[in-house]
Amino acid sequence: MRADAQRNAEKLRAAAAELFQERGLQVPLKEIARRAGVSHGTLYNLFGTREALIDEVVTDLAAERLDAIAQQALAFEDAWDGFAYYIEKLCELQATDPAVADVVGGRYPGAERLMTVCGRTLATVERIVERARQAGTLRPDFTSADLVLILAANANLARAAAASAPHVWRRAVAFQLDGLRTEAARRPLPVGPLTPEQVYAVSGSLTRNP
Amino acid sequence: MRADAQRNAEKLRAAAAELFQERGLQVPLKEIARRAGVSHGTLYNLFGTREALIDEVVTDLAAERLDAIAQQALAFEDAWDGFAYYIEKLCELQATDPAVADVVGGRYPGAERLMTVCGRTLATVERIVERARQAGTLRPDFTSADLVLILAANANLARAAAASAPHVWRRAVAFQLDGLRTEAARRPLPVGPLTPEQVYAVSGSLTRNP
DNA sequence: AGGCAACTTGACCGCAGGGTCAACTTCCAT
DNA sequence: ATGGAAGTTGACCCTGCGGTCAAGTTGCCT
Repeated sequence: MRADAQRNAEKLRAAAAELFQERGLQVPLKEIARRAGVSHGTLYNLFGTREALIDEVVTDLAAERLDAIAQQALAFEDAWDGFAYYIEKLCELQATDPAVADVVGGRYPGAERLMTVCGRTLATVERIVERARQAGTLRPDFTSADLVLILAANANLARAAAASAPHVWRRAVAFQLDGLRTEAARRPLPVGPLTPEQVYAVSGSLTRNP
Repeated sequence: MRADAQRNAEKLRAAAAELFQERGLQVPLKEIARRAGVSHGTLYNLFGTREALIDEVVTDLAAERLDAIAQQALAFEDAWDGFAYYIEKLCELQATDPAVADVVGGRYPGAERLMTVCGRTLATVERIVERARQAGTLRPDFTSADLVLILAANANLARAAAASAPHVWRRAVAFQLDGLRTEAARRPLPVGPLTPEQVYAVSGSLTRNP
């Protein structure tokens, strides 16, 4: 790869990182090229697809954030505290970091590195949930698949309230967590948990893609 | 108004009602015209704006649905049961009726009749919530303004899961309701309720408009 | 029946986004 | 220093949306 192409790729990566974090992963590619100061043709030439660019620019960032909160959650002595911490932090990411929110709430099958990060995260979620359930504080009918229900809820509230009430998602999360303790469980849930395939399908359209 | 215009208006109203209920209020106007079998120019000629069409076609439908569940909710002996019924039915509407979902989750300032329906509904919500809170079953820190938090949550889950798990919203609502009982309340909520202005702003962008 | 107002039509405009490619420019190995 | 490969550019195409309007058609009153 020639030196000037290398430089352009770097400029594009930088611009993409900025815009992805400011406005989410669906930001127009031409706008990224504009901010980088190159033609959009060059962007297509160097990266080919949006997903390839995402994979290069967003993966490490998302992995860092997601792994960090997962580790901290598991470090709590109290299993419930760890669980609640994890939920809150994940929701905070959704509210404050459009790029990570889209990683969590979208599907980018072409971004291979990103997909492995998602897989790793799912496994950790399972551990956090299982630990809290076994401790007896998390209601036993809550599955790790139910996490996407919370994320679906929060994604929309965070988006809808971003301009007018940027912190109100915390209130909603508090309500939700109160409903997840063992003592809060009243009667059998009306429907069973999502299957892994359903989790995949639903979590792939949490943030608006169409 | 000439007879043929009258007929066309009727065809357009019918097509609009169908498409609004199938696909929501943002369905392309040209598609409505196509289904009605007239030129889109005629649609613009007869109705002028999307909101005018909505006002004529959707208002009565939405009013009927919303008033019905509100009345039934207030008819429950038990205040909590009425409240829970209302939440569930509202969420069911969001999940099954795209048109009503968009009425609840959007803003159509040009649709005057529709606006009065919304105002009336808000007042009834207040009564349902107040009744359940005074009965002592609904946690006292829950405000009628918090209803939009639930609706925001459900709007997105219903949309995201519509294809793959069309009933899972019931599970999420069950979790949420369990968190709203007085006994579930653990500690002060991290942020206060939305102001009326914030409710207006947030509830205006529950469903995707941009 | 005729004529005019009312109505309809579809081509057309503007916008925004994704994506392609021939012609031009720049780098760098020889 | 120079020629050819590598890279860049921006005009161009396509799609789909909202919206307008001159020209043509139709209903209805006289």
